Amino acid sequence: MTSPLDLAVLGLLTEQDLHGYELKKRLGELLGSKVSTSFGSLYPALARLEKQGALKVVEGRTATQAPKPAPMSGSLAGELAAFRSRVREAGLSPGGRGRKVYGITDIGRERLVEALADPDVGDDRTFNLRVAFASHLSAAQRLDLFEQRRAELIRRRGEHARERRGRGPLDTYRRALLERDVASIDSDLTWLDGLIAGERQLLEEPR
Amino acid sequence: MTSPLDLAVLGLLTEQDLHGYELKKRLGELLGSKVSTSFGSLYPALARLEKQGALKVVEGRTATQAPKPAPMSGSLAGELAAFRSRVREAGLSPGGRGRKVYGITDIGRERLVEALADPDVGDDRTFNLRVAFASHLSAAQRLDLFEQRRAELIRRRGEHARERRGRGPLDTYRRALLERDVASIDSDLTWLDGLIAGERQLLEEPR
DNA sequence: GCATCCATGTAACCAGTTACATGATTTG
DNA sequence: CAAATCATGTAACTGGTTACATGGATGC
Repeated sequence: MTSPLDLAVLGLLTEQDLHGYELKKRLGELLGSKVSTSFGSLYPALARLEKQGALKVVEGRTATQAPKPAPMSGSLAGELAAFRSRVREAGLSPGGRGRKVYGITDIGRERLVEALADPDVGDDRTFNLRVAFASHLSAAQRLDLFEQRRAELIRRRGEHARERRGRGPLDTYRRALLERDVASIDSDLTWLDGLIAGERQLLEEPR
Repeated sequence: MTSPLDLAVLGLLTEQDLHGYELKKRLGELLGSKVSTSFGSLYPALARLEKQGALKVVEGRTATQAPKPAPMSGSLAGELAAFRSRVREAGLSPGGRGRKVYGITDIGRERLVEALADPDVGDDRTFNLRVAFASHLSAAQRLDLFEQRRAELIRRRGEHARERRGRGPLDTYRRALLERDVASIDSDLTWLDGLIAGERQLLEEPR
């Protein structure tokens, strides 16, 4: 229901109010330069989330003060000056044609936790995002998340093993690929076990 | 230019003639149950590749013997029987409403090697596919492929390192994520070095 | 004063998925 | 004979990218 992009936006905005352009940069850092989102999907996503009440505009041009769709009336310069003063009033030092700083709402916070804890498997990217924002969950919820992931990885590992003794002996490169996959899954499992142990400890002695 | 799906199809059909349904199963094994393609993209891709001359129908219903778009004329049963006999003539034991077995053409083989050796970086999935079909390349081409990949991984590793000392100290989970990423890249590099060493050996003593 | 970065947004396009339509073969 | 599986295809929808349009601020 909640797309990875929405999840990332909600997560980042829970930590700090940001405008779209900055958000995109953070997204790039969070997910690596690959899979970084383009403006063409980010801005519509922000608009959608705002309409749903998960975000609100905190600073800069607000929805009701949107720039005119260009009526091209006489007092163009006058209107522009008024707009600029409005922007300046809003507390913007520098910045483009009125930047919109978004903040999260209570609804947004709910959506985030819901999406983070949601047991629908989702892809690897989604799992990474969930870990990135895991601090917004309870230790019990995190434990759940990690153990689900663990089960998923075990499942995949079995799939690979079954594949090896599939139809006939494998090509050198195909075998190399398969071995790397298994090794990578095993390393992920070890990593996960560390996280799981950490959460268990938190649960046993919350101090 | 050549999509990952095209690449996979060309690769599999170089090794063996297959029909769409079977191809999908192989694709699933090759790429893991995740990212397995749906029929809705496979069949159009096959049609496209056939039109481009990279594939040809080897068995079963041919393009000129396509089923009628339903003229609903009188002798329906007769036509159906004729169609079935045509199918049977083509050497099909069992199978659905005339399955189309595809084979690769010389053009297709060219396309494959071109796509495999093409130095455009492409995503991880594409790299995996290139390795899976690496046996269709020369040792020198493979070496090239692996070393390009190596450079790309080194670049990513640097990105991650730079990120760690970005804005302020990291959240526990974000740090765990980052460490896992670096560990996984390092392990991939070791793996790659093994492949690279193998190719170098082939080049030195081709026997 | 020109290039470059900041900043937001829209529109056209594209690749993929899901759902639908169709029908044959096999198996319990 | 019903259900599952094999087999091919189309159509509608979806989520994303690229390209475009716009314009302020900064630095050389």
